[in-house]
Amino acid sequence: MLQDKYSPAAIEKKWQDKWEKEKAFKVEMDPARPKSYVLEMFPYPSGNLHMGHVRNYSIGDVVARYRTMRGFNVLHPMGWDSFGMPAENAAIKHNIPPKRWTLDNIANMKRQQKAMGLSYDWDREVTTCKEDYYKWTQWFFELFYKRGLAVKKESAVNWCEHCNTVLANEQVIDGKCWRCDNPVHKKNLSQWFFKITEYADELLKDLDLLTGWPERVKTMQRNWIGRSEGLEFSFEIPELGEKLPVYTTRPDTSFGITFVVLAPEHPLVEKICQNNPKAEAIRAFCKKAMNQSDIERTSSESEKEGIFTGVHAVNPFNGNQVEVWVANYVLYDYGTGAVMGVPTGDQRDWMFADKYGIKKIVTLCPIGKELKLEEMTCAYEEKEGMLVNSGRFSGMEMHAAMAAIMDEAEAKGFGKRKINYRLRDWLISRQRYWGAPIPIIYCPKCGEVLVPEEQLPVLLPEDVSFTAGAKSPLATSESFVHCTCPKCGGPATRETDTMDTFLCSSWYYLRYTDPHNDKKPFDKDANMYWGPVDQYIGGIEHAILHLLYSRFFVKVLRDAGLLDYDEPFSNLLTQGMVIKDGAKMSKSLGNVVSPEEILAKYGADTARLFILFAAPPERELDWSDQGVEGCFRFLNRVWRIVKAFEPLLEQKVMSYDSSALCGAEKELRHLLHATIKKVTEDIETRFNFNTAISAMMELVNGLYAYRESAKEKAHAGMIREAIVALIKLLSPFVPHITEELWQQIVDSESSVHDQEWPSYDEEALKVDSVEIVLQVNGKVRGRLVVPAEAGKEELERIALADANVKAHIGNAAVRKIICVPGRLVNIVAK
RNA sequence: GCCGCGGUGGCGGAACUGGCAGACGCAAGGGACUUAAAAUCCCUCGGUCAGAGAUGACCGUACCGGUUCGAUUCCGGUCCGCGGCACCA
Repeated sequence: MLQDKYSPAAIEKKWQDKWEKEKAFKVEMDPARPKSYVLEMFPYPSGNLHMGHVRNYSIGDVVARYRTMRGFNVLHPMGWDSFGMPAENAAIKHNIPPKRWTLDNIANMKRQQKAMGLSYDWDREVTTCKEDYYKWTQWFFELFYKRGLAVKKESAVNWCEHCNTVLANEQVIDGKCWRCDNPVHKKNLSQWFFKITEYADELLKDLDLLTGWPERVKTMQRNWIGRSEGLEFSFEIPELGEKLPVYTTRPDTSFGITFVVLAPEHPLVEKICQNNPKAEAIRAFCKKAMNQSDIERTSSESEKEGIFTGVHAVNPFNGNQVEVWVANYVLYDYGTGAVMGVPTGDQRDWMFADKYGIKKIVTLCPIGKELKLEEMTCAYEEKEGMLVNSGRFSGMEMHAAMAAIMDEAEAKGFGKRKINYRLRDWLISRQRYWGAPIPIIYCPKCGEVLVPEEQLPVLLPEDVSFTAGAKSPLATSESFVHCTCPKCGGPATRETDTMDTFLCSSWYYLRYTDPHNDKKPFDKDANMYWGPVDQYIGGIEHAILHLLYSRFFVKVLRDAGLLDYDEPFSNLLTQGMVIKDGAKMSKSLGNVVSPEEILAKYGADTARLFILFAAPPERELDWSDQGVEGCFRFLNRVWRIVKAFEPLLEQKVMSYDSSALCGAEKELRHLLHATIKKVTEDIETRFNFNTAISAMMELVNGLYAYRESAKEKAHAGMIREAIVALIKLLSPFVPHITEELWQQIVDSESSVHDQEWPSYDEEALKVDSVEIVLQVNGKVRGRLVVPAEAGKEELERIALADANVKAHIGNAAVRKIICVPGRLVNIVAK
């Protein structure tokens, strides 16, 4: 007997324990069956789930459970992105070892996830801070190193004073640290980089393969990679006997060059300063510019400042002498770190020339119009025009001229076509403790040496100080730092930096396919069966960071022969944020709703249902306490209608003659099959869970209406079909209540989650009569129920006979009748 | 500045291929049940106007215009909001 009242507290824990005990969601590779890999971005174990997690996992769980019911062998794993700063900060603040803090948090969050009733295969759990995982992270570092893709190099890097570490470019948002929001400074340091730029072109090109990714994310990656085509060519500086290369995307303006500018960091600046009367001033200028923060130096509002070096360079195209300047707006790490200045062709150069009284030459005019310098108030930046004052290129259309000028530079050997990218190499070393140590040893004799593979993992030491200041904590462990050189056996020291946590998360989805392998990071066959991820789900905040790094990783691993596909995530769903009262949930605004509380008050099914119902997954979700109540009410309604039909269901009428149904039954059957169709399509093709749920609500409303009309004469077979299908349709969304109803009412021997997804009967979708709309000149003038098979002539006749239609036609002549059977008749009268 | 996304009732949202704008839910109002309340069940619910009422007319999907028998949907332009990139030469 079904309880009178729906009580989530009485059923949810029971099923969760049973699923866990029976390992209900454990999967094995089975090449005979089609697979589907459904993945939600694994969380950082901060301590507690927030609503964003709840949304993420609810979406993933519906997809995973649905695909399982469709017969796929579904891989649906979970794990922990568990290295990172917060653990270390907790260690400093509360004197708790990072490991303990992290593992405690994982235990708590795992408990919360289990309370959500998620269908994870927990046997595949991965934890990036555990030795059996980071051993392979280090192994990948070595793979990259051996392939020349991991290098240590000196450069101006982003330094966060607050976090006491360097950051990758992707981790600097508006000149500030992504984690602590403090301003980032440039610092010259020798650091480890992954050469992601070697894959820039492929990372850009292959975005076109990702048809299952949102356009928005692809655009962001395209912008970030920032490809541009142009010419790199050199000026001679006779006074120094040096060449000065510059990069330009506008070689067509080369005859308008009146100056060249070096970045303050450019090595040529020091050469220029030797025996130069202005050396003092130039050095002072460079020092000042380099001390400016990124924000000051790159803001488009800030004043462009420069200093003339007194030295001249020769424009190779026309032999003109041009001034050599140093200015703060030139970036050293893009192109050649020096640019040509064309005041009439570039607004920045125009303003710079105005400010310092540098000469301007017009070399490009709009077609059919002559530009006069004295009439110009700004640079001519249009992408069309004709060349003037440009020697033998004068009179040429600009695009043709561009090609001709590049040809000449290449022919004469002073220039070369070049493609540049905005993307910079990925800085992966961190001066922090809680990360995977970089497996490198420095030997005074042999130099930089990789830790031999059989010695991995390089374990994190525990005798460290977290409060040593600028020194990386690993450097405070004597036992860690001192070692012997694997090559010569002499005394050596270890690298004391750890790896960026984004490196750990760049391959975790590969590890899930073979999580316990202690010989390899993963078995190729296992990975080729499960991979790539069929559906990835996560927040848009990873649009560039994690999603770009993972793509890079897979391409390198493919080139190394570890796998055979090009992209890690075939389909990507970026969920919207959970907000409340128009703002992101945050402690400072006091609008945080804790999942723990909601789960305790309403149960997991209600929480999941609300979060899936309130908005389509890609959009922002506005939290509403009343909305949650509404979903709870709906589940109660489901329970009560099943309870109401319990005596009928107990008759176990398993089949019936659908052709013998009368009006109300026929209608209900039609509603049922239309609902199956709609829910299936909404999940399958659009991820519109909100409308899928609406449809199921309508079905439940229909069941109530039917019960009202049929009273005790309700059709047992029909009702059984409807209730069984309803439970199945609801099961991916609300797994506990449906499991309870299934076992109590349908079959106590099986689980609803092992059932086949219901199919619909095309025959049941057909209707006898339809309501059509009568229009006159496109305006609705009436509605009429007509037989479904009514033909055009009949519809026209019916429409013309309608009183209100007649009134609106009046004396006008009927010009045309548009007839869409099953929908409308539109009478055009003038 | 460049690129992308969006703008629909009091609110969250629906309308799938150009064909009934506002499904479903929330809030609100009314009724039934009840000593009462909660819960539940039923009804109303974009605006204006006319009508006792059934009903009908007009307006309405940010704004202006176009294509079309017909536009929330397609095209052109404008405004606003959100997000990304931004001194990248």
